[in-house]
Amino acid sequence: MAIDQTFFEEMEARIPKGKVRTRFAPSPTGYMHVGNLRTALYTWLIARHAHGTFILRIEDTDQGRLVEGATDVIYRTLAECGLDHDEGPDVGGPVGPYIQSERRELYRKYAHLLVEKGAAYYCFCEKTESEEDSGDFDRADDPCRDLPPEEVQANLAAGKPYVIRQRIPHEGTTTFHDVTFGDITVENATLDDQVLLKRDGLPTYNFANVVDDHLMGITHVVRGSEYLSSAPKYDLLYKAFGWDIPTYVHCSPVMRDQHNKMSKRHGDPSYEDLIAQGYLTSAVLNYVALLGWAPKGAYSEQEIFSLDELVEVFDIAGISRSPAIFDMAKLDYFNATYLRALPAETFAQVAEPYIRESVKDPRFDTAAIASLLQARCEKLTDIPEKVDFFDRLPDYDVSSFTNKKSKTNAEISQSMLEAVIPVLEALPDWTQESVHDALVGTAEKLGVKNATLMWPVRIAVAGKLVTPGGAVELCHILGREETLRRLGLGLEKLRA
RNA sequence: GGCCCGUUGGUCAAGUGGUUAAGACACGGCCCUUUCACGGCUGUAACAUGGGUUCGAAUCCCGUACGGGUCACCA
Repeated sequence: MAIDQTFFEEMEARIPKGKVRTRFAPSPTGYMHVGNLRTALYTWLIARHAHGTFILRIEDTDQGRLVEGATDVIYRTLAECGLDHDEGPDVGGPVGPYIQSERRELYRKYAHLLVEKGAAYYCFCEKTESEEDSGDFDRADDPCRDLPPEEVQANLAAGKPYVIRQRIPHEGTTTFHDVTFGDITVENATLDDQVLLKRDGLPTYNFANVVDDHLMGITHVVRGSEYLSSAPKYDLLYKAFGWDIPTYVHCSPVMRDQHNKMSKRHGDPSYEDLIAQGYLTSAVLNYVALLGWAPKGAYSEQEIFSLDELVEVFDIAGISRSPAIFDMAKLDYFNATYLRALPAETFAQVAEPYIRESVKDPRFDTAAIASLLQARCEKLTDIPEKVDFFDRLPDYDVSSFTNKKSKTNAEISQSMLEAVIPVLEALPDWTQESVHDALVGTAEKLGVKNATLMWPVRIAVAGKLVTPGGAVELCHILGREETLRRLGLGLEKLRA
């Protein structure tokens, strides 16, 4: 095959130089797991911190794993998280196309260039002949590695299907550098002649990445540590082409526990799942940022970071070498913190649908209910259960009226309710303040501590031992009519 | 099994030869209080292990154990 030198020169000419360029390169599986999101975040942060360029590339070279609508999940997630890309399939850019299946011809040319250079070779083996789950760890040389040129030509002329393999030297060592792991040296003999171009003409990940990262001018390659052991092979590829090697940034995995990576198979939540479970995007991002990365020096005691602050502070030196376990309890904490930090009106807005899930009665004001909830929930999905008593008074037991700390029992509660009902009936207006003053005033008049009066009122009005907000707030939201109805029911229960 | 990587409290982690070994979550206690929360204060709890090097080691070197990754025409 004749080498089209002009083509390669033109490709080189397109490559932007001088600025930091990073890329997030997911394969469209339809599932954005937490580790993926973290990689996207770190990659984006590196670019933004350096005022560089962030690129989205879709790696769909596996024909067998194409999932309908999967790229939409990627676009949506990145957009929701505020991880905007400067170049990508949807927005274009100088080094497109940004979808690997559309770059097919290009990989083919580069693969053949490599054969020409002697760094790769045609392999005509049937799949099973040279490898494929033999259970044997020591693999012999591929029989096609040293095929005589005439035989190669004959096979090609006969139209025999082939793959192209990388020719790895048998001798010597390869040393590559990684930002988080430092210098790593391996013996070339431990490296296999990996396939670069598959039988279907599409490249493997290992090849497409090297070609694309170079042709797209990527300066920092961020990826999971599972690629660490392939990195020397990438270096050999870069060297064979005569290309500069980008900065590698390998990240250890996010684990579900000591032994397992987070995975769909284990039912671990994807980004979308977490949102559906009532977590805020900002909280998820903040938590995920800290899973495997920590700020150094002056910021080492800070945990709450906005995305903008992360851009400012993010430093690849803070990326951890050891795997991190995803801790839901800590995510809950971040979420609670973010919920509390929301302006009251904003919280009311996001909480409203969750409140209305169980509070259908239009008499009850969701904004008022929301104000009780804001400091009391860790995730939005906690809400419906907490406010279910507004619509329907639960069937509670008289024993609920007894509380040691508030100094109440059935008998005392009865007299409390008897005293407070007429006061509330006579109240000229029904504001939180007036209700408060009425209740506190009654307690004072009776010579009991506030809790002794508040406890039975709250129990009668809510029918639950634990409620968001106290007696005053609940009475106010329920309104005079409903409050008195419930107090009456409570009294009946106590008299019975 | 070979090769590579990792190991500071239950979890996330700061620390880069000399510290009383930070901080956060979780957990316990106390205060506040109208239940529960929130908030405030406070407590328990860690350098995997054995050898070196050094006046001195969580920090450097070697071994061991344990854990992870990889050895696909998947990424």
